[in-house]
Amino acid sequence: MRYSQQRQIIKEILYSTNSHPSADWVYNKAKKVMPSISLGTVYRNLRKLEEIGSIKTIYDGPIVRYDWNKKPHHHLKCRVCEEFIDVELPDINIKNSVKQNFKFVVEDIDMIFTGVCNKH
Amino acid sequence: MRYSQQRQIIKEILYSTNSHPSADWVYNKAKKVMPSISLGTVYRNLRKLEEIGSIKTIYDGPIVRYDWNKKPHHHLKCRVCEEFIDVELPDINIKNSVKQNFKFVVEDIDMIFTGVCNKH
DNA sequence: AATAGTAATAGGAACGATTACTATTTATTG
DNA sequence: CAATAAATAGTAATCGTTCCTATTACTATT
Repeated sequence: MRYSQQRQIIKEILYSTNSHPSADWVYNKAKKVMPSISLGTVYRNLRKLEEIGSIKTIYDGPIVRYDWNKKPHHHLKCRVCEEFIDVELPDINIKNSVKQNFKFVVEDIDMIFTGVCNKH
Repeated sequence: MRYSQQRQIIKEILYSTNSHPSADWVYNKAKKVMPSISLGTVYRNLRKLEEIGSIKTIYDGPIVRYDWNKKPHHHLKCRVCEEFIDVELPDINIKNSVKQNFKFVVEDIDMIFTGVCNKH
């Protein structure tokens, strides 16, 4: 994959935030650095960055968000401040439990905990 | 809410399957019973059925699915046959763990386990 | 059974997020 | 520095979903 300034900017924007932004948010941030950047370029590069494993796509209900954190982790979603917080939880037990009870080999676990965070 | 034949049909279709169908799937099924039914009616009634608590909306990545199973439960998603299977797991421990470690009061947990089911 | 009132519908337009298309630009390589 | 092909900007198209409005059909009352 050939270098592009646009992709570099997009990657830096993502890596500079913990807010799990949407494509549109990234687009608006990117425009401040490079006003000529197009929305299509943002989408194309987010897809490419995901393909090469630089970022992860997360689905928060119907909303698509992007995350630079590649370590296995889950998310807390505060219903008051809408914040989306990373958490690392050991889930070996769940994997084994599912395997034993349902004969289902778990490869990936996606968890979103909705509730109220410690600020409220 | 006033009775409507359309909503009744939609509800019966949902309650007759374990496949967690999409709105479009429901629409196509409904058309076989009532060819004049419109897609807008399907969406409106799925929303209403959710509002009154008759069904639940689940988000499988970017795909919106509907589920008649109102008991708290999670989902196994087989990557081979694409099947979407209900599982009931006790998650009191996770709730407590999250509360203690992150001071986050969990109200709802959404889990999707991706992997391979017992048919493969 | 006929009527009035109003909730629900069909069909199509509108919308927002994402993807596809294409002429032009730009990174890379000899 | 010229040739090549990948990436871009800008725009059109697509997809799922919601909105709008004239018409239809439930329901309560007579």
